[in-house]
Amino acid sequence: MNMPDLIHDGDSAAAVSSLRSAVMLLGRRLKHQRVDESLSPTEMSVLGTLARCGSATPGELARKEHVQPPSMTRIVALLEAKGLVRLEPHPDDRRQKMVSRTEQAEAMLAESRSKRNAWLANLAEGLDEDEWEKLRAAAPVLEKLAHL
Amino acid sequence: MNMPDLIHDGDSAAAVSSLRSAVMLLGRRLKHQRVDESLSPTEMSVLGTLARCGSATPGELARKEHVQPPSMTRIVALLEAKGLVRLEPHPDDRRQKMVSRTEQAEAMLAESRSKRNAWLANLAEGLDEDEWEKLRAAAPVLEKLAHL
DNA sequence: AGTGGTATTTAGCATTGCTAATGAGTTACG
DNA sequence: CGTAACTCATTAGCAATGCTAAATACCACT
Repeated sequence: MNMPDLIHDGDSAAAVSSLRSAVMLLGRRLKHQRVDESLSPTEMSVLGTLARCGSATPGELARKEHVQPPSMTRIVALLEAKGLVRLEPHPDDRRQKMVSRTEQAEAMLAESRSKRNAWLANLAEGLDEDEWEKLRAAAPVLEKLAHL
Repeated sequence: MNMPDLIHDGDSAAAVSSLRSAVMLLGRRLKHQRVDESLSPTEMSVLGTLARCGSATPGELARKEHVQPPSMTRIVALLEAKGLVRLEPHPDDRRQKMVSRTEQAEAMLAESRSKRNAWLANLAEGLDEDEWEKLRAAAPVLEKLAHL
């Protein structure tokens, strides 16, 4: 156990509230800042996951993205239609498939990174150095939290 | 101007990427953690905004929530049907309406806060004190960023 | 009165997630 | 072996939620 009462004081309760609304609002705004107009945020996220994993089955992807398998089926189908992922038969299990990125996806991801940076840089002009530093420190924690 | 190159080094580019995917994924998961099953995340957010503003017109709410006016019309209508907001004629302009919370909404928001805390507390068991501290420091910055 | 601009709403549509049910393939157990 | 139970992916149908375009009601200024 050893739950050190991290968030049970009033201060942290306020932080939780603040965090929740900020994450949801920022998420909604990020949704509209898509780099490639024809690529949905979730599709983008799947490509990002594939960038980390190399390749995975649809089921694995669904679990990692916290969507249901049927949703992932559609997402993968759309990505394949756009030439961004490749589907190959699973070596050991003929029910499953291996999904991996194409070179085209690789290029797109690289380009997208710079565009995202530009957008966030523009937004970040309203932050001072100290604030930005706090954000940088928190980024990996947020990521861990999101995947918990 | 004075854009102090906050995010133009490689390190910060990675932070931006990490931040973006974490915010989007966490947002998706938060969406499912609704306190009141009958209340959508955006409806919740509108009530939160009203908590800060006291009352506002639909147009003001739409701007603050970064949705289009027609979307806000529907959200307000749903909230009114649930007895969570009150609509009154605008004192000076008969085109507009004043939207404000009811006592019922007040009670629900109070209850929701503790439930959210419980959920996040559960998630935060996977974080150590240091990580949580970083999150607390970043929360107000994220909020500022989201509203920029 | 008339004209142009603004706030809200209505109508219709696209996106994107879900659940339930189906089909194919694998695994375990008698 | 062979069948029963389970798992993975998919199909079909649905619900939520945001959007744009057009309509309506109203204000403000000439």
